Amino acid sequence: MTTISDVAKKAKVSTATVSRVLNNSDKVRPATRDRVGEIIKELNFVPNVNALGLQRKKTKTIGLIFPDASAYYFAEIIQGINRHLSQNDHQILISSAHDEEEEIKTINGFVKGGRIDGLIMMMPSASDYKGLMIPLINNKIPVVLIACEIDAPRATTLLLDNYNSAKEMVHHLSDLGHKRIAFIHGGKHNYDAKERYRGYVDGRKEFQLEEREELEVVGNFTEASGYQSTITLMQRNPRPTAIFAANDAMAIGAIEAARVLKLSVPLDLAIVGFDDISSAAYTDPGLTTVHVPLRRLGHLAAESILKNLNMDPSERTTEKIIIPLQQVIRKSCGSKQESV
Amino acid sequence: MTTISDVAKKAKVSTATVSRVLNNSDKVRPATRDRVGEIIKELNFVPNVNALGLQRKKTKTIGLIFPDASAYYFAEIIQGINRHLSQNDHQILISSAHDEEEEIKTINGFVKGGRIDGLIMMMPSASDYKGLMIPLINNKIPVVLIACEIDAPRATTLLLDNYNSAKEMVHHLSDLGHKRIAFIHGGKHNYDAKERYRGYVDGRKEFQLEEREELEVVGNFTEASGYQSTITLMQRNPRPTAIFAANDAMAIGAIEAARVLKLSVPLDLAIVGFDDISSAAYTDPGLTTVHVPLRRLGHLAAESILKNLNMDPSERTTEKIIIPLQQVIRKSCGSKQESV
DNA sequence: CTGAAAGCGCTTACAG
DNA sequence: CTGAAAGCGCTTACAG
Repeated sequence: MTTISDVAKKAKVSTATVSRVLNNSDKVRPATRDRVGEIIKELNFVPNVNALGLQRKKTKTIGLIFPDASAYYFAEIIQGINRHLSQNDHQILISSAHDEEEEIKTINGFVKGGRIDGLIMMMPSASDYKGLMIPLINNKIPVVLIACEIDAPRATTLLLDNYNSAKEMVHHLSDLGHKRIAFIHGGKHNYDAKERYRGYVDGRKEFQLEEREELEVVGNFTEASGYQSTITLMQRNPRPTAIFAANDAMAIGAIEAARVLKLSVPLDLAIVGFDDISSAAYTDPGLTTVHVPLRRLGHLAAESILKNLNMDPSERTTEKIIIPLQQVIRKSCGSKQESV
Repeated sequence: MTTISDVAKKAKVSTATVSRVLNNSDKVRPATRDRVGEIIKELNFVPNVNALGLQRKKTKTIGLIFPDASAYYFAEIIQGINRHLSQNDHQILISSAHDEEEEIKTINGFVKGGRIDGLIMMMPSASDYKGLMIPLINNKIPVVLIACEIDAPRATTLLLDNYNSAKEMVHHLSDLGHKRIAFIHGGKHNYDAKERYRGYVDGRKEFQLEEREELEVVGNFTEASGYQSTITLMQRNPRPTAIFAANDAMAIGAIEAARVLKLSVPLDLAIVGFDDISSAAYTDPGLTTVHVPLRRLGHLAAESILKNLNMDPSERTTEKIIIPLQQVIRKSCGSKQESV
């Protein structure tokens, strides 16, 4: 490994000077700057990041915590984050933990170990994050929370407008004449799922639809659970005329279940989802859903982190950004006009 | 930030002693070990990773390079890698670059900057990686290559048995009576796609099927391209009786195209894919495909890295591991018996 | 068993 | 404009 003193020796200057040209300091004579620059090139010298980190207390790396599940969902977000961050010369250190306790330990290690400059957290099933936020706040590194509601002072929280979009979906179904709309929940602990459910509940109230408990069933965001939930729902009495699945994967399972039950979608049963994953356009019938701009979400997270990185901790504000979502009308809801 | 000397001061010992208890050195008296341990706990002390890295020349982080595309595919692999690595106290630094040149620069920075201890690369469209491998070999960090064939001495290469599985799929279709099997290619530069194509070509030769060029069309691994490719194929004369798509997303697009063309799958047209993504079981009809164990792939990559990390560079061997794949028979091929 | 000291590879105030 | 020196937070041979 070539070090700064190798360069210094070869260029017959001090390491301080090499350091200065490395950092584009203006107080270095052009002639020596060029000479040293040559040697740096020649030796293919890259400064040691650990030494830099130790000195500057900045590592140019952002920690990224994400849950173990829903790989697809998070992958897209990560790509969005990564693209923006790497353009700005920052790296991503990822970690995916199973439970909260492990998560707290990881974060604590990252932050107190000086491994990261900022943190982006996606943990939709967060519960009590007081204990989690404390080390972060104390250490004053910027934090972005994606899809979880935690009281986090001076952090940026990025939220999808699940609630209004879900309500709007109920509205749409109601407009199509449905009175008995079932909901397949994504999981009691998932933030997005809970918000979508809340929108559903308020929507059916607002549009004066049936409100019985038999219209609700809990899945876990997988196709299999959507399938099973639909079988269950259709055995109940009275049957729903429409099913609103909290995500597309479950909606896909629901469509398959309808097929097995010999029900026509949307004639016998309307089915709608949420997320607009790439195959939603290729189900039969095409799935009516809500588009979630995952990469953009990632991009926004990266932007926020970068902005706060260059800010004095005392100047950082508590931001909550709610991203409006677009309904995508296809055939599975029975609507005449498609939006795509 | 609390440092080792804060601990030392409070425990009334030298930093050397604190360091020793931190590293479980045996030459420290139990009494002092316990006392220092208490203080460490009390102060919630975590050693600074940059200082550690500078000293030990180990960062306990593994670099992970992956392409910009196919988020789903890679996300699962990453989860597999991460699970195993994090259990062994290692982190993952990710980077996804757009072109090779950028990739080489990134890798060079990671390695020469002392940022990583090992590297896992997924770049299915790698071409010439001589220039890329050189800094790695010189720096003697272990390397795992996933799904790309590069001549990389002392590296571990993890490959899917695309070739044989594709051939087997052709065999299966041939057994079902198909003579004219079309292939939707995944992209000229993608390793997996090329291997699957090779298996297809050799398979149709081996089973004496039609070999005309009109049976081939190039997609790009998306549903949309599978859809479009199928429309194209079915306009040709003579039409294929079966379509083998190089991945499931394209097969899903193909099924949709068949539907639009009012063709029954599998009666008028058999369709098979590759990957066995989670929704493949929920297409109509269920998609016959080849299961790719993504998490296992990730796990194997992590294992290899970890093994080589603890090995003298001179002892490292060049390994090529080919993972056999399992065919998954569902309805879309027209077979009577399903395997799942 | 424990401490003083040197060193890992950088940066930066200080002096010149 | 440039260099000597101290320091970032650790580890580890060396001496005791």
